[in-house]
Order: sequence, then structure tokens, then C-alpha cells
Amino acid sequence: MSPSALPYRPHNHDACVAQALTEARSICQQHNARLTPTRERVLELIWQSHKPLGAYDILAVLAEDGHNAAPPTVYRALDFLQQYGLVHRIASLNAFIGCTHAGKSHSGMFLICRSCSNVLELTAPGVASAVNTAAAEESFRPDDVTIEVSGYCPGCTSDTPHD
Amino acid sequence: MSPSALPYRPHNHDACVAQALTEARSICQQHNARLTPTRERVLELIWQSHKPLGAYDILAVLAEDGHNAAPPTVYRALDFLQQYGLVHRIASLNAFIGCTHAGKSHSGMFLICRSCSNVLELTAPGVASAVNTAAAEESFRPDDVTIEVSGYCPGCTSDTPHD
DNA sequence: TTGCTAATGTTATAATGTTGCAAATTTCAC
DNA sequence: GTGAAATTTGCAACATTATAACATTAGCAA
Repeated sequence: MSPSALPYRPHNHDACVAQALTEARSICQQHNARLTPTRERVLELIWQSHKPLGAYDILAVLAEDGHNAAPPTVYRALDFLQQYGLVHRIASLNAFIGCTHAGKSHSGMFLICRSCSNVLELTAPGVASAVNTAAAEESFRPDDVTIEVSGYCPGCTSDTPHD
Repeated sequence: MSPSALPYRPHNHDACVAQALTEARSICQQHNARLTPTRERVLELIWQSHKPLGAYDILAVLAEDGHNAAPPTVYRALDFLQQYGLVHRIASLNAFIGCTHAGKSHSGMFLICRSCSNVLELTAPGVASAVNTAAAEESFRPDDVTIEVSGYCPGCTSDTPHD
């Protein structure tokens, strides 16, 4: 088992962010997509927490940067980053998080801790295939699959009532 | 296979709504919960389409009813209905839909058609257990599971590009 | 340069959801 | 029944999230 997946574990976060940015640059280059300063900055901000960040949180930091940005700036950057699989939107939180499997095609599943807000993205082939099977039984053709699990992460599970 | 699940199939929709309301009354009675006129009307409106309905859509119909309602009226009714498992919120659409398994404990999965907007709620034990297994491998304790699949339903699948 | 496309700036507004408090209604013990 | 307590509703204001529309600028190729 994996008692201490990345977001829950102490790690060199600056390096972790730097690596994500390096990978992002490479992915964009491969696709002839321009990772402009604003887009890169947004990606960096998102990576600086393992917690999901709202669009207006990002906007606030950009404002601190001295960047006089309006909502469309952020949403456009987020659209771009999602398009290239660099960030995911968590629908149940209206927030965004860095993709830990950027580049690789994957159907993610998110474990969202209600207590510490950390989010772990998993590639869960078993889940994906179960979803596809269930959809196929209804002759439904899946296009986009959202799987978000709220609950308590290993570090927080003890703090909570066990009814 | 099931080529024609309820929402895709022509059926006596008035009866279908009426049955949902009857069941709701019974469930509320069992829980000593009050299905007040407003709550019942909101549930009825939601059931009158198999398509997800936004809170402000509901609000608009209440206004046509002559009910001078404000957003909290609708959201409170929706909270109540969700609490007793009578409706579900579809996070990826910010919309609500009647629960087809009210009363029974279940972890739903939603098949959302991008073309006709119908939503089919499935009880998918295979999916639920795959999710629980994946979560357990990370020592994560699930609390609430959201599974929403966008794509094309059997009736609409032919109309769409097949890249 | 010129001209094209992609990206950004800017203003306004739409869509979704919440807080807080007062008034009305229902419940329930007496 | 009556009156206190709890639940539900009305209502106004506000908070948050997201988009539309149009002008401007940057990057790049002929």
C-alpha cells in the first residue's frame, strides 16, 4: 500500500513546482502551443499548492504581482492549461489543480480531503473500466468522465468523528 | 442489454411524476420530515423533465406560478430534497435532477447526454466498489462520491461526429 | 513594412449561490 | 385550547463564479 502519497508527504515543493513547469514547457513545445508568461504564472500558482485554487484566488495573487488582471485573463489561461491537460477543474469545488499525469492520456479520479483540502489525483484503471462497462451496458458513449471523491485523507482520518 | 432506459423511452410522464411524488411523500413521512407545498412543487418541477434543471430555472417557474420566491426559497427546498435523497445535484452542470432510486441507499452514477441533455442515473455497484478499492489503497476514507459521465446517449450517438 | 493570427486588456454583465434577520407557521407539552 | 419552542418561509442584500463583446497589442511570416 501507499500510506503517503505525494500531496500528504513532506517534499521539496519548490522543486516539485519547478519540475511541473519544465514538463509543461516541454508539452507545450511539442504541441506548438505558447506557454506565455501569464499562462505560466497561473500554472505556477496552481502548483504551489496541492490544494485546489479558485479562479478568483489566482486573480488575487496576480493582483499582488502588480498584474492588473481581470477575470477573463485567468479563465482564458485556465482554459488553455486544461486544453493541454496541465490542470484539472474540480467541478464539486469550482476550483483548479495541477495535473500530476500531464502528457500521459489518463482518466483521473480525485480524492479530496474535507479536512485539509489536499487533493490526490489517481489514475484508476479499474474505475475507468468499470465506468466504461456500465456506460456500454446502456449503449452510452462516454466522452468525459468526472470522478470526485470527498472524504478524509490518511493524515486527517483520525481527527474525524467515526459514527 | 437495455437499449431504452427510462429517460430515453416514451412513457406516461404525468404518471411517472405522480409516482415520484407519492414515493417522496411516503419517504418524508417515514422520516418525520415535512414535504411542504413549496418543497413538493420544486420536486414536481424537477421531475417534470428528465433533464437537469438549474435553481434559477425552478425559480422562474415558481414566479410564473405567482409564487413570489427568491433564490433562498429554491435553494432551501433543494437542500431539503437532497437531504432525503429525493434529488441529486449534478456538479458538472450546476443543476438538479430527480433521484430514481429514492429511499434505497445507493451511490449513483450519471450518464449525461451532451446532445439531448437527458440524464440517466445508474446504480453501478461495480463502479462503486472499484472506487472504494482505489480509495482504500490510498488509505482514504470516502464520504461522498461524485461520478458524472458526459457523452452521447443511445438516441443521439448517431448524430455526432465519430473521429 | 505589411498584413495575418493569436493573445491580452477592458468594461460590463450574467449566472450561481449565501447570509442574516424578521415574520409566519407548525409542533408539542401542558 | 394555550403558549413557548422549533421549524419554515419571506425578503433584502450580497458574495462568488463565469462569460460576452469589443478594442488593443504582440508574434510572426511574406
